[in-house]
Amino acid sequence: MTEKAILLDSLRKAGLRLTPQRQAICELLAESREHPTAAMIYETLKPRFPSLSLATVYNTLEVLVRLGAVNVLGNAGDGMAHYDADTDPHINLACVSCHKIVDFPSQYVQFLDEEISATSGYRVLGARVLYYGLCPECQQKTSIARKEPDYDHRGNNA
Amino acid sequence: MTEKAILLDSLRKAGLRLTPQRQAICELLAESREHPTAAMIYETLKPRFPSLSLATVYNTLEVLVRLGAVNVLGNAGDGMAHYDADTDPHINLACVSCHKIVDFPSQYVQFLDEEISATSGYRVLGARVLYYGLCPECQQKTSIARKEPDYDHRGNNA
DNA sequence: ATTACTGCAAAAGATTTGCACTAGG
DNA sequence: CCTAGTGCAAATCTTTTGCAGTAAT
Repeated sequence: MTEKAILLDSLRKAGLRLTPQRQAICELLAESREHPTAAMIYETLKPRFPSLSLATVYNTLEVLVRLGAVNVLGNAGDGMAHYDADTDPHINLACVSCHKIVDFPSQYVQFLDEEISATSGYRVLGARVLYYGLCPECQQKTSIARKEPDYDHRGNNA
Repeated sequence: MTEKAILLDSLRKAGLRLTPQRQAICELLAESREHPTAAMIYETLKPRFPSLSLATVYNTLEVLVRLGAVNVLGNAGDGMAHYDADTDPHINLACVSCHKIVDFPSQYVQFLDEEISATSGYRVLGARVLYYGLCPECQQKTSIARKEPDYDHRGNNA
């Protein structure tokens, strides 16, 4: 089953309607490795759905998050929440300079999950394992330009 | 050296002024295990500093974050950024119902840190390892009241 | 004495909400 | 049909910013 199908299926199973907008948002989330924000989703889909509303994007994201099909990574230094349709345990690496987020697979995350579920007493619903720093490209850029990485501490986010 | 002294010292070393407000904020951050938000800090300190401004709280938090003395955990479901003066590698467990955040020590985080620093190519500046779910108390509450945990997906944060 | 810091108020910007309309099941 | 979803605009709320006064060094 494709990742898109998984998302659509969780909507269907929850008895929610499969509107074209929701299908497009699920497709974008499933196929993007960009960890998009609501605004990025909106901008990307706008050409195909000229009447699309940001409120609908937020609405759909909220539904998918509540269903556990999508994780909120929180703010990557840009003041906006980033979303991740990959709910398997993995690490996200955010660059505080260019605000890109990439995945980083690690066996340890699996262990962490098990340890917490087993010993914390919490009913674990999800996780945000987000490391932040300077990506290789931005390390070069900043060492040349000597410019401070901009990192706003807005949580919101995350 | 106490945790408060560490915070004050990092301000001093950075050549920044040790105002009473900053000292109080550092003290609160160091002694609280509550992972407070800007608003919580403001409310707590207001009685002792009636003229205190939220802007000053945000300002100080931003400085401490930029110095690397404090981590931003991001939003715990309440739409506000939570702050953590404990920068040693550890896990935070957030309850999506009562929005409390507790620490959870694990040896694996240490390994994660080392693995990422060694192999990712990123210059790691910090991390947010935030698991979310229902704390033991709220599992009871919600199973009795049958009330959905409220989780807003505002990132801002984090 | 400087000049960084504070506090206020206003601004900015992300997310949410109310409501009339539309369309999925 | 009927109700959930959409889109719009306005509201909300956290965080940021500009600026004049104040205090740390």
